[in-house]
Amino acid sequence: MRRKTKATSIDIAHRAGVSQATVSRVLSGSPLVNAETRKRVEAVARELNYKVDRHASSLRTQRSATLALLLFEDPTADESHINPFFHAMLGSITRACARHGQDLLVSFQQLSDDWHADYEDSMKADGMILLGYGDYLEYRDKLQSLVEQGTRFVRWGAVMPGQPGVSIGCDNHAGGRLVGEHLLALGRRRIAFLGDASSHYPEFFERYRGCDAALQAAGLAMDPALQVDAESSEEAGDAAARTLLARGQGFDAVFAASDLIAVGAMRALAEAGLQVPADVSVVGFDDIPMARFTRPPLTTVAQDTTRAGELLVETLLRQVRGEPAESTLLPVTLVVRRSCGAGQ
Amino acid sequence: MRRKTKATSIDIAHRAGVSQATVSRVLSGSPLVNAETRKRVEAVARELNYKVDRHASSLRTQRSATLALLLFEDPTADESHINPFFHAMLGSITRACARHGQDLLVSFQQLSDDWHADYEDSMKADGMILLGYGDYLEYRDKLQSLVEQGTRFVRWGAVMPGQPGVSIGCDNHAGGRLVGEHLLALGRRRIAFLGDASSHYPEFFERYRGCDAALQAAGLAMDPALQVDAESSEEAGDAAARTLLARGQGFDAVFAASDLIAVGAMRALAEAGLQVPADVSVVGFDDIPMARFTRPPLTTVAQDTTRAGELLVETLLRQVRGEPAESTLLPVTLVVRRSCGAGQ
DNA sequence: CTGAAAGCGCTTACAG
DNA sequence: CTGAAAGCGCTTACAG
Repeated sequence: MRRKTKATSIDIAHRAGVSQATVSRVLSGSPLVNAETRKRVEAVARELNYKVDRHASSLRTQRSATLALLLFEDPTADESHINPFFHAMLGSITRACARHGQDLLVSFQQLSDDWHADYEDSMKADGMILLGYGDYLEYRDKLQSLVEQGTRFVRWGAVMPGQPGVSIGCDNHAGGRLVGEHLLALGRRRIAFLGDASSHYPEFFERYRGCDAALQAAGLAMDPALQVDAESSEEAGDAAARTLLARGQGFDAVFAASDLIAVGAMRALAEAGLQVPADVSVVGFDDIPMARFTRPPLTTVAQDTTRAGELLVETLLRQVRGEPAESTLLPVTLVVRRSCGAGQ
Repeated sequence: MRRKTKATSIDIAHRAGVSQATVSRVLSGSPLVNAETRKRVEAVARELNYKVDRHASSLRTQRSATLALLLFEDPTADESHINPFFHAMLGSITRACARHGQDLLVSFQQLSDDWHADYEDSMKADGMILLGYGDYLEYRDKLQSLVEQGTRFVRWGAVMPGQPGVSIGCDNHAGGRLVGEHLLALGRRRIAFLGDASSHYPEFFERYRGCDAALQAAGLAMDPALQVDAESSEEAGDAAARTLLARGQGFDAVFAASDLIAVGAMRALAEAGLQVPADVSVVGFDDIPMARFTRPPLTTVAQDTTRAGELLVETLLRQVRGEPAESTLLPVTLVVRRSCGAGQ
């Protein structure tokens, strides 16, 4: 990145009085170098601000020490509006990459785009991390063809048997159960669910089923009349809550499939003259930063994004090294704030 | 990224019955190729799913077709909490890079880290985009040394004469002025400012001064007793509003230096029993997605992030090509919602 | 318009 | 422990 001519390993070799091969050994941390020699070379390298040329190195080793992050979104979604939860993931993935000496190429894609076409054969990255919302049944085939092509990837999402490739996800079912149990303990019985609840969106669906499992354990069940589809956005949450209200079915709690949906729903509820939590408990999912600043503060389910990022990177690197890698489910925790009627 | 052996330009050459050089010419879009030959080569390349090896290409051309985005943060800031505004920028930068055929390497850094050490000489990127909040007087020296080393970079931030390097930023002064004029028109006179207002944080300072300019034009002025320092976060906004209230100085409007600060301040004001906008007008800056979903919805100043991302990338690429590049100021617009007392 | 050839800056068997 | 040499897959003057 400088205009001045860059130092090469040959320059270092001359100055240090060794061969270029030795310089390379020193800088790649090879043990086959005399300690004294190493010191001398390192000193010269530092002095000339020498850095190994990544392209030359990668060309030779056929490894790029780079991972690609593909953030994909539903084509119908607003372009500029990415779930804050994914931003937390982006941060933790970036840091995990840094810890593992990997660079991170970031790209936004539409679900409809041809993911594999680009990174696959140009050696830009050794593997890719897939992160996004969208119709699972739609991109499932894409995952399948990635597997068939031998592409290394990890995906953040629902972890289910028989999926193509390796997935890391949080325990959505357990999260839903925690929410259901908590609302039951607060005396709520008619729990509405705002978010898609079908195999097209398995993460939301698992949250729904977890909540349902809690109700069933108490001899109750989720009422399909209280479920309204919504993608993860404030707008969708607002619209879904209006739809719910318009149905005229009684409910005493809203379980929003994501915090964004919860924020939108809370606005719609307030405009309808309903008090949260006095009239309706509201619970979200994700624990985005804003959840502490809604009024009232939002009870929600927190996912460990730091661990998630680390695990995504580790699992992908395992594949890159040819080691076996498996899907993992991460635990979640219920964060109780005031919107449910209990707590602080 | 595939396990199967990758096709090279030589494979394509054999199959297409031309030399490897011709294949290279076709794939780099050279005009020196017969149309028929081009067609044949392209067909074979498509069939074998051939992609130019980026490392080989970059090694040869000494260009990486990759830009680096450094998101830096104040070391004191919460690691996981990045300003939503920067996420919008990240999205637009990513898309602009895609349009210009550039890959984007993303990295998070602390203000204290040694930025230049990493990307500078390893040829990972042709230039870098700097995006972050932090004490300007602290990182100014770093910018200066980047310039001296001939590193190509653009920075998002305040645009002022005599700055090291090239900056793209929005017209913070004009934004502040719009806010001041609007609040005056609504009959507000005592405008508090929540956010740092010193040359350490020139973007906030310009917003402050713009508002002050509007007041001065009306024979008034900002009252330093109504200014409270705050970095860009909800927590800081909450704390700053409490400090302001504790001072016991009367005020009828709050101009928050960012939407995040505004969100925190609105919570503190509500807890103090103040009505927005009846008792106090609140205006933010950035127009983050959440601004439409605060209660009441937040009046704020919108920056054109799409144009900003495009301009950052374009300006950086101009430098990479050795063309002159200059700092640019982008216009802003006032988005009137209900928190100021006017509008919708 | 096309081909043969040099060379980008490394890594890594191979030989000592 | 060290060096000489081959070669990773391209691009681009050079010659025709």
